[in-house]
Amino acid sequence: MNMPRTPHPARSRNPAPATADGAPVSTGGVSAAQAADSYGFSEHTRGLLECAATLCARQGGRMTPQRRDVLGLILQADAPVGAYDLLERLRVSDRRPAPPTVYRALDFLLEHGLIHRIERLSAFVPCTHLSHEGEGDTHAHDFPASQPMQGGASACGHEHGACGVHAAQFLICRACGGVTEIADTPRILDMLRTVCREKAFTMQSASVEVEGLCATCAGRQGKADGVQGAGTEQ
Amino acid sequence: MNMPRTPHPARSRNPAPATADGAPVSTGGVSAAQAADSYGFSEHTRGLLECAATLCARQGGRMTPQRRDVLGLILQADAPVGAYDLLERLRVSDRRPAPPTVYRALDFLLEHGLIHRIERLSAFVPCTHLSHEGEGDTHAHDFPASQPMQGGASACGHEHGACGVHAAQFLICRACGGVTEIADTPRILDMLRTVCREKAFTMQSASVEVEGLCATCAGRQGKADGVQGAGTEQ
DNA sequence: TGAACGGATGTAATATTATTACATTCTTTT
DNA sequence: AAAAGAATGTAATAATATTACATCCGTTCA
Repeated sequence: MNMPRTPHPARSRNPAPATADGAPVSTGGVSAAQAADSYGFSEHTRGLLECAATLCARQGGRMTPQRRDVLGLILQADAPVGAYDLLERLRVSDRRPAPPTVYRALDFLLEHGLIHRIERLSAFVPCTHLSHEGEGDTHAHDFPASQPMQGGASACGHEHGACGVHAAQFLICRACGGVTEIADTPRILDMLRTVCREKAFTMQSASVEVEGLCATCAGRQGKADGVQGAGTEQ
Repeated sequence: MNMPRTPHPARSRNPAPATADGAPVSTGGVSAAQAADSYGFSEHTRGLLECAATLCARQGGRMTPQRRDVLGLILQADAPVGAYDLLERLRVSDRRPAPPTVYRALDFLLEHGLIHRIERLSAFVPCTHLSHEGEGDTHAHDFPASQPMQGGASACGHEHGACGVHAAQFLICRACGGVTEIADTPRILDMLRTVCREKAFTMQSASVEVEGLCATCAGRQGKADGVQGAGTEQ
């Protein structure tokens, strides 16, 4: 499982990747989508944020500064992030958001298929689909605005759209905390669709979460049982 | 979402199915497995509890009164039960358990494959496997004591044993709150096994949770949009 | 027998995650 | 410019879960 995303659920690491300059720019008058940020987002992240704003707009949603900041922090993190970690990381430059602020942003991002919630961790990760669109063609899903797709899933089993099914599969390592999204195949989702059809159940969202040991940690445990360490899954 | 009455996750319904007689019998001197209960468990439930005690014993676990009571309440409920609901229902006849009591019992039952936790509801349901053993052959899994099975899954994809993989699939209706365990096929679990093998991931537990509308509620929504009601799923 | 041990339970306090309710502000529409 | 609707701010609280430590109880074994 090659995952760029590293160790333990980033619950409380990285004090806050804030810029030296403390200007509260993200609340400025500029369009939310391209507003400057106080969080030192990488160029790559900013690119994905642009892409996300476009996707939102097509669905009739607004990528406001709050939502942008939250999504940016999730994209930037190297592990699943909890709501209260986001809250802490948002505490920069005179802003002190309260829980509802973050939860509202998270709800929006979930509804628009930009992030996933990992139930077993009560934490959030970006939808890989966004990254895939970020690299290369920015408009892979060229469905018309306000006409979200129904049913026809992309190869990775995701759909960006408030009305579509948003599903994801994760492998969660208990030793290192690494999380891998299985997005390279529609096999699992297809099977779920079949089962639901058999049961006349209308699927709206689905999650598959497998907990266990990634290749690396399983190896370690084999050698020295009980030894668990930090490290990237796989 | 307006969901007026009943079959919601049984979070706070059924005040407490206690017997008229308030004797704290379950703490008596008799063996935990066949101790009398203060909760008015049905004969069927008591049968399943017996069966569960046997399974536990084989795995070197002890079915204590606490654990028995918690499992009984979960078996008896007609919907997923939350930890704090269990806590309330246990508040009968002079006993006032605290959260750790319930969580410890739940952990035990989870480890021994007697119940499942539905992540999206933070609630617990019995493992259908237990019921299946309850009807008919009580000893379907005749693996030797202290020799839990590894890998070879039963048809429903479950394994009763602290060392085996315990996996389950659920359909959760957002309208009526009904939950259906898909246990009639190993298809999904088999596929997960395959994926994990490909990724060299050691699966220890897995959950599949699909949220949407059950057949009944989907029909209702079709007729009168927005109308969602009580009713058991399926 | 009884001391030692380990598993199980009791208890208080607290941590973590999430929501409700309502006031305010901002954006878009009219 | 007023109205409507979406988004945010704020305080309080609900719901879920864990930690830490004391006690009890059954088993083992000296």
